[in-house]
Amino acid sequence: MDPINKFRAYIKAQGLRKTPERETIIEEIFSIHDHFDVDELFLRLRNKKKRISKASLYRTIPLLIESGLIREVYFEDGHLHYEPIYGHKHHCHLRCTTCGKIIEFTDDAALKVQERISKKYGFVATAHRFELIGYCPKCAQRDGVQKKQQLYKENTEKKKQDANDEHEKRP
Amino acid sequence: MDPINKFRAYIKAQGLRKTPERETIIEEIFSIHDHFDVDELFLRLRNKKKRISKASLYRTIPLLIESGLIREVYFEDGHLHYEPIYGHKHHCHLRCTTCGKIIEFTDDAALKVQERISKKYGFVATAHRFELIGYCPKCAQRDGVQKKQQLYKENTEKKKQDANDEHEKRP
DNA sequence: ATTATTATTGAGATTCAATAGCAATAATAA
DNA sequence: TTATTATTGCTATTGAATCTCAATAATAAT
Ligand SMILES: [Zn+2]
Ligand SMILES: [Zn+2]
Ligand SMILES: [Zn+2]
Ligand SMILES: [Zn+2]
Repeated sequence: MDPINKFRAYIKAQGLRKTPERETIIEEIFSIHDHFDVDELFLRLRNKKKRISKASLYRTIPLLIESGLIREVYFEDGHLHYEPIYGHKHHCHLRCTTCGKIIEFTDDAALKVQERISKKYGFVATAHRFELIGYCPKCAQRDGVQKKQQLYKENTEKKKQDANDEHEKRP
Repeated sequence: MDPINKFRAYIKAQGLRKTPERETIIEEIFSIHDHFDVDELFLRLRNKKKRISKASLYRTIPLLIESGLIREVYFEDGHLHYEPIYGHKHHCHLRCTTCGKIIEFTDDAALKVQERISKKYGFVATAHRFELIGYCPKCAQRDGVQKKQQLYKENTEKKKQDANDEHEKRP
């Protein structure tokens, strides 16, 4: 089942209503195939002339999480990010503390640790988060410590800026 | 070197000043040996008649992180938590989504994954975060789904309530 | 199809953790 | 002891996330 129908099924099962806003949001998110935050999602929708309030985005996201379509991800930049998981292979993240770059990786060993530790503590694990923190190949070679802060700012604001630029281009 | 002297050394190396507030904060944190958030730390200090403003707590925490004494931890309850790491063995967390309970565990396999994946991607990892999410032994046996929300609220507010109670006891 | 019921929306108000500004204070050096 | 200036505490501000509420629109009932 595709994500949109999966969501429709959840909506129906919960006795909620199928609305154009919800349909638009799930469509947009599953056309991204990447991490996003509420601001980015909002701008993307605006670029497509879809005027959905942030309140609705904030209200829809918990439904998408509850229905197993997306999950929260933490990147330590002060606010929440999300990513599609339904139909996407589970992965973990490498995060560069210098430039903020995120690299995804998959590894079966993490799952084995999950199973072993769960058994050891009588814990029933339903998921895990495994994140490696350090320097991406590019930043590992640099040594300009003063530039690190600036680089990080530039990179984390890039996506948002891009979205803005695109929006300005087509007013 | 103990954490307090480690911190003093950092302060001096940075050309900062040794103040009673900073001394009190580091002392209190390293007497906790547990996760804490700013509110809890503030209340603990107040209980000991140490009136340090939250602004100073918020200003000191980055210094403690920079000097490698504590680290941020994420528990998905909307604000940041911290824990001492200097002199503490590295560990990862099991987090119960029902009651909010945190169980700590150590595992060498996680470190091996870190090394292998780092090599694979040319990444220089300096740390990792590995978290297992699911149900603690107690909650795994329960089935009352309606009670889950309530239980979670109760437990996450318990520590804060305890601190408050103690404070009320000795006015 | 029409009407009734009520979930949902959007806009603005509100919350709260975290940060920033500023005058008074106090730690260091001269 | 004095001068310099980092630090403190208070208050104001920010910004993500939530809440309120009247208007709207999706569904069910007629
Ligand atoms: Zn990088
Ligand atoms: Zn990802
Ligand atoms: Zn539990
Ligand atoms: Zn811990």
